[in-house]
Amino acid sequence: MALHTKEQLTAVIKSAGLRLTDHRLAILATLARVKQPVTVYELVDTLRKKENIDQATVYRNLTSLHEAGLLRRLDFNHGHAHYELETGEASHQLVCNSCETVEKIEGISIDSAVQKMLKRSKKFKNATTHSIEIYGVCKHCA
Amino acid sequence: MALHTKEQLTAVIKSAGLRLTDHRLAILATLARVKQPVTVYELVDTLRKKENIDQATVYRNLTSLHEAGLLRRLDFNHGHAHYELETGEASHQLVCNSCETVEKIEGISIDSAVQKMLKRSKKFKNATTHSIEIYGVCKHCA
DNA sequence: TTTAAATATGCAAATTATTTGCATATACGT
DNA sequence: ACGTATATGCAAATAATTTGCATATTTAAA
Ligand SMILES: [Mn+2]
Ligand SMILES: [Mn+2]
Ligand SMILES: [Zn+2]
Ligand SMILES: [Zn+2]
Repeated sequence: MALHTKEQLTAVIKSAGLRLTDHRLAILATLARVKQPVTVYELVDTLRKKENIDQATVYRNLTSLHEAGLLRRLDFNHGHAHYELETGEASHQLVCNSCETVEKIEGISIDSAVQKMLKRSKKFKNATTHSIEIYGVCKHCA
Repeated sequence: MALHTKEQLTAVIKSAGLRLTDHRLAILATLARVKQPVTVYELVDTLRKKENIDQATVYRNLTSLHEAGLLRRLDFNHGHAHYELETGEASHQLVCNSCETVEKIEGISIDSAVQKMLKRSKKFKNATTHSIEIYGVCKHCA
């Protein structure tokens, strides 16, 4: 699931039932390379250096990849979306209230507590993903 | 901290260092009455039935109340903001991927796990709030 | 391989959510 | 009551995202 090689990316796209296009490959490859959730603006900017691609295409592909379950979408209350690869694991991050930087926190599981929440509310059987955001002021802005 | 009476709302606004206006009172009162995080559109719609208020005024007041720490802002990846009273406690909700309904989950604390996350990342000293969203498909949409 | 239908793309224009400029009105300390 | 800072309405501007449409590409079938 490392999603490094072009073959892996290709396989993931196809097994998701999506058509294989250069743009889709490039979008996935970029997200696989980057460590933080990326904004659409950043993604378009990055992709445009390598290929001719329109923002509408990026938006449409992000939506289809997300609907196929390959991407996770996050907001952070920034007024714009951020995307990252969907790993199936929980996504945790620290969000600075001042500069809006986002820092991913790895290696901590809150799954048991989340499972408790899910059981408490019996109505949500098919819960898929969850995300936890902690809002505060980062070291740099403090 | 129930924020029911007009006196309580007034006190909260003034002690936040904000001027007392009818609009601010009405906005806070509405948010105190509603159980779920509310969209700006819903809020404007509700307020317009009682008083003459412009959306710009609502946006400006939501921002000032939020900056004063009285409101919490949530996104849920809906492309628009939602607001609720800031209780100081964590805010947990189930978000349906299909119909976008939001269900608040009360009475469960994940604070210990969140504190662990905060310690793990020493850089975030002044963390204020956190929110956990669980995305899935609600009973009605399943 | 062609071929045809389904899907993807670029480009421009449209929508939605949110913000801002500016003239006037209101809040509140003095 | 007065003066200044802040709030408001209204219209216009921005920012994020979506959509229409003509053309290009993908893919499965022939
Ligand atoms: Mn951002
Ligand atoms: Mn919503
Ligand atoms: Zn910061
Ligand atoms: Zn639903």
